Amino acid sequence: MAPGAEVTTKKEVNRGAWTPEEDRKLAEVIEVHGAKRWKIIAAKAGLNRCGKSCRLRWLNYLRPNIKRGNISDQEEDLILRLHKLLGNRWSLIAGRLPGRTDNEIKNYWNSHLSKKIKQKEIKQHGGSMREGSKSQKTGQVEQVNVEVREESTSNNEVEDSKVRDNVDEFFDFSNEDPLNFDWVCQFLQLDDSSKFHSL
DNA sequence: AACGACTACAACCGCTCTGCC
DNA sequence: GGGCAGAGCGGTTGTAGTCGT
Repeated sequence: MAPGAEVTTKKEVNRGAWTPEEDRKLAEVIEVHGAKRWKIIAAKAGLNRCGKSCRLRWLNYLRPNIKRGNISDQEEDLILRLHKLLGNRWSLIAGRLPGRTDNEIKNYWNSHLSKKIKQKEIKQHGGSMREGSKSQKTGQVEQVNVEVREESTSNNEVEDSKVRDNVDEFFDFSNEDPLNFDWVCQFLQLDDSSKFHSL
């Protein structure tokens, strides 16, 4: 069913693509009231949208300093490495890519990088995947997650929790300048032997 | 030109987490 | 401690655009 064309209900809310007019109204209200209490923002903006939808629109498209499109090689490499480390924790990954949103990275992963990895695996396994994917939809991603889990669970559960704590600690960057790229350069230098480097 | 298949991505949904009363 | 509302997250869907036939 096309968005906006759904069966009329008593309390119908707008769905589907945002119009420039809606964007403008939302930005104006957020400028005045701040980016919180989304239900109230939606009401004040006079938008027939739910708060959730307003929040998503702001975070992914209207927020200042958002980069759109053109993910660089460096960023792509970074996403691959971080995904290997973290799995599908898109918000954490996005937090390490200034101007990028979790939604954008997730989409980029699903449409570009998961394919690259799949192709690479096909090359490595001579075109035959030993383990059939349990999930048709998330097969590729799951395969990589298994690798991550296997690496970090090599000892025992205590060690595993340590690893997880360290990862969380590593990704606690609340005190850092989000636009600082120095750590990226350091991170990229850490693992020159990364198997994804040649992708 | 027409049509179907494929791709990319914006947006929604359902669930969990967190803070407040 | 329990219930509630708001916020956040990851998974999934819908559709416009592109490409191949």
